[in-house]
Amino acid sequence: MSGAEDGATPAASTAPDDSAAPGAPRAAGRRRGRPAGSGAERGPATRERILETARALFAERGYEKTSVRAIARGAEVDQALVHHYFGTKEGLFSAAVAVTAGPVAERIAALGPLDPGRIGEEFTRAFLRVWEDPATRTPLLAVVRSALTHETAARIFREFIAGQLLSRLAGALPAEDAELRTELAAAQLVGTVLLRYVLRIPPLATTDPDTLVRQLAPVVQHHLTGAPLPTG
Amino acid sequence: MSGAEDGATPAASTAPDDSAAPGAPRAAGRRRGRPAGSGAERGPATRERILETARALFAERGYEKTSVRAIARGAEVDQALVHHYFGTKEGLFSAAVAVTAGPVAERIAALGPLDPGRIGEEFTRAFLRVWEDPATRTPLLAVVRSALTHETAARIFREFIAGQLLSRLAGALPAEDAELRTELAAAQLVGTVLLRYVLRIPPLATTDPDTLVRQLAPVVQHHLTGAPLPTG
DNA sequence: TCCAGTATTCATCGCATGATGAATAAATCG
DNA sequence: CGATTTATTCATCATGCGATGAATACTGGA
Repeated sequence: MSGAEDGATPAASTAPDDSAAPGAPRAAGRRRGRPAGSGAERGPATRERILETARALFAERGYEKTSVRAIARGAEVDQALVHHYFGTKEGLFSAAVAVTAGPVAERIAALGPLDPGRIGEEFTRAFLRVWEDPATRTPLLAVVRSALTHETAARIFREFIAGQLLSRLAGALPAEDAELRTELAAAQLVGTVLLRYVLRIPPLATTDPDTLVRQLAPVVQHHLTGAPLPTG
Repeated sequence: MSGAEDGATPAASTAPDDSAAPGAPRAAGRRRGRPAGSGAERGPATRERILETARALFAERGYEKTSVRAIARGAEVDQALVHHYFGTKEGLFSAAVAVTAGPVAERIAALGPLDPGRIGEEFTRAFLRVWEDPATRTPLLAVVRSALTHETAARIFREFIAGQLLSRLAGALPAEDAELRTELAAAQLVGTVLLRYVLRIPPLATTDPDTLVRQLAPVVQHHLTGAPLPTG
């Protein structure tokens, strides 16, 4: 609720949480049993729809405020089907954000040999690109929104910072306090993400990505390598 | 759970959530009715205990995961007493974190005439001081922990950034994009707080404040005024 | 001394939630 | 064809939650 525009995720276009006519059947009036034409390639459609809805809702409201029922409603299936596929709410969350770790880590790995002179800009740009792309933003938002209160989300977050950033970036840097510097750079970027994508506070929330990179890259570079910043 | 060391808040020393013997009375076996000796100065003691417990639990688990019942248990009172004093859970939260806005704003106001040449260091130092002091940290943590999922907390957070920082700091700066610069500086500090005090990821979480100020102040200064950073 | 106010517990309601087990219908495989 | 597996809904449970209203016991003022 209260959110401005909504992402680009098809199902659950803001608020599948309405009361759904008491006494009425759970799902969208569909008949019991396996539906006709659910074989082979059309198979994972429903499951995928549930995952997508879950991602959207977790991203919008965070773990605790998102109910399994709301997800089922948004995906237009019975609540029991969600449990059938994913076991527990926790399992659903893990499955929904599992898509996060892989692609993000890949994009970081794809940065290449990490030229120390341009590492600030390269990393800042790669970071913002994942957040600007709605497909990757949604699961990331789900993790971040939940990270302060839900242990699994917090773990994913921590492992990303510690595992991916600190080990990979700091490993490529010479200085003795490389880990601290890396984490301070991460703090700048995480803080930016928080104000821009999660809390959406203008003007940060409405600044174009290129401007952002221009402002942030030198700072990240400074944190990582101790390089001085240009005047202006 | 999972937390490392715990704050300095007296009541509710991690986990008042145990099952409390089924069938047993709600509060700590106290007798019904007004207790003897609850007049004048001893008056606000219970109420204050509830608030303190609430702060501690909200700070530790966030709004949604903290139940009124757990707070009552931690403060060793009946749940109904909490409602008696604060009406709703929402009201309790507001009362618990009301202590935040005032002191923080005062400390920012107390920064004085804001010498543009030292604004980065002064502000960074003031910011960290509030977070290092356990008395002010607890309610701040309660707000931040809840800010991503709870509307009231988000509002407080937003109003702090927009109302206090952007209007006051940006107002003292000349540049045209002063608001964006201020928000980027805020992003650096907020991100630091998140990794250090909320998620507690080392080495940031264990670095001494002076070192932090040394690393952060020039960056904040750069964001705010465009000043170049020293080599190193 | 009575009475209003206040601090406190007890008992209970209604609701939403996560989860489970059984029923049903189609797909798939032998 | 018949058996098994898979996709789906229905009905239901137990739990924990926020909230309310009444009962009780003390304080303080008229």
